[in-house]
Amino acid sequence: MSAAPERAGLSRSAEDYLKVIYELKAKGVPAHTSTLAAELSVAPPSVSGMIKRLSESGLLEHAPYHGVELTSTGRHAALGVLRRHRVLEAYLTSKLGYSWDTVHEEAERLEHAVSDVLIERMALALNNPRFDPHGAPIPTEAGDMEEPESMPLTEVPVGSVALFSMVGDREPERLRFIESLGLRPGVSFRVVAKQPFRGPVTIRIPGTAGSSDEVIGHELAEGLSCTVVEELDHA
Amino acid sequence: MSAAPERAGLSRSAEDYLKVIYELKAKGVPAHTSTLAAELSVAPPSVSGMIKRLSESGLLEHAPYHGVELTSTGRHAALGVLRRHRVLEAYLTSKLGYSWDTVHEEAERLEHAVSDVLIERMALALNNPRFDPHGAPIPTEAGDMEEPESMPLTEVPVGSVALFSMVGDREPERLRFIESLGLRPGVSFRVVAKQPFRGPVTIRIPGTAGSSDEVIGHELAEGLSCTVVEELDHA
DNA sequence: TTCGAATATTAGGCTACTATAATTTCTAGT
DNA sequence: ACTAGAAATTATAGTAGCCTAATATTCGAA
Repeated sequence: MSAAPERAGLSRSAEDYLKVIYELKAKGVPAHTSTLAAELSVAPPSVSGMIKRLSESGLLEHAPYHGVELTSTGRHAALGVLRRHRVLEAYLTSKLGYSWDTVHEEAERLEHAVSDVLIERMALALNNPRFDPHGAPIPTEAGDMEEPESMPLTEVPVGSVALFSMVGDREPERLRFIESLGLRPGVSFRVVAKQPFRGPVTIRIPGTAGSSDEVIGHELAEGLSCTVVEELDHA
Repeated sequence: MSAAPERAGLSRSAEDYLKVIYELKAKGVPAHTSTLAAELSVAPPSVSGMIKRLSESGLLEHAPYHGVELTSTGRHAALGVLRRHRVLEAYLTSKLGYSWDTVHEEAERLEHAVSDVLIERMALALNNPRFDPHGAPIPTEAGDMEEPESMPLTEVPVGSVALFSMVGDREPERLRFIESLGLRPGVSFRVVAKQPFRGPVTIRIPGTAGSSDEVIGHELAEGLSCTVVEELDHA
């Protein structure tokens, strides 16, 4: 009747902290107490407390009054959580009819309860997928992750052709809107215009019957990771 | 980043208590503090404490110094946990290659983390199964459960033909042994002998090439639920 | 270069759950 | 009916996680 998975003594909370710290680092954002507090929806003193426990367990280094760094143990644990989360998202989407805007929440809870055995079986059933439904790379069982070369849509030069590669998975509303524009990971498009002063970006998505132009606000565009396929418009 | 499923404020512990209380009742065993403590592997005072919290939440009635009864709310919650557990067992066994002796442990953890939406999708993918891999009936979404008429193997009269209907799912070793005898839920057999003084029971399982006789110790036989199909030997 | 705002930490409390030790209540056997 | 032993409870304490309020530190701007 044990409530915790077999993974050595990491609470759900601890796993969430490690995961968020890893994700911030991956985005190049320093993991400050206040950032973590905002990201995890807890008060800053709660973060200080957890940081203390996690450093004492050797999962991260803490320079008081200056953020934290994951140790290699901590990074390994974080990648484990990330793998579980992303394999779950892939499995639930492909085998149980979840849509990409609702799957995050379910995975968020299950990632702490599934065993590694189950995750490997799900991965196998999907033929070891390399990306989750939002285009995020899935760490391997060994704990390696290939971060694909990408940049925010706002930085793709006008005229280039790019692939939509990834989007954050946390906001269902945002995901539904992106989908309504015809964007899903893997879709390619050409940037046809970009307004200055944080203005909207216009992209052209080739479709079966002609192509459609979509205008995307700057803030939304910043959150869309793209991989440039064709450097410039050779027209 | 919420750690709990949407189900109203029941902790994993609380769900475990309710489930065990329900299961004891179903077996006709009164839910005394010490019984619960043993079943849940916690100390008796921990049970007293949880009983207090659960009664205050209206999930059970407590007559101090005399066990507990589930209220209808409590029973409904318990049946929910049981449905989640058993649907999970059925799904993991049929879709992800779990064996019936290892699936319990995984379901035990996931039952507290899965949403009802996911459970319904799993159930649908299996065509709404009515029994789990151990032969236990799965409560419906509405919270009804048909307890099939059954009795322990030790009480099936000699000469009768019966169906092996159910076995507890908690002990992998026991399950593997039972399987090695050729017994799985749904298998039929005839009781050919029963020794007195808590002696072994001998059953004959018809097979493709003749039939095999298996001798089963009394204690093991007590844990095997059977449904009598043919009252007596009409030979 | 110092000072004030922003940020982080400590101090102190709360809840849920666990435990052990001490006490109370029940019940069965005489 | 009494009493010993079993069973349940209360008393007390610890851990993890959360909180708010108070304090400490840092850093940028005047």
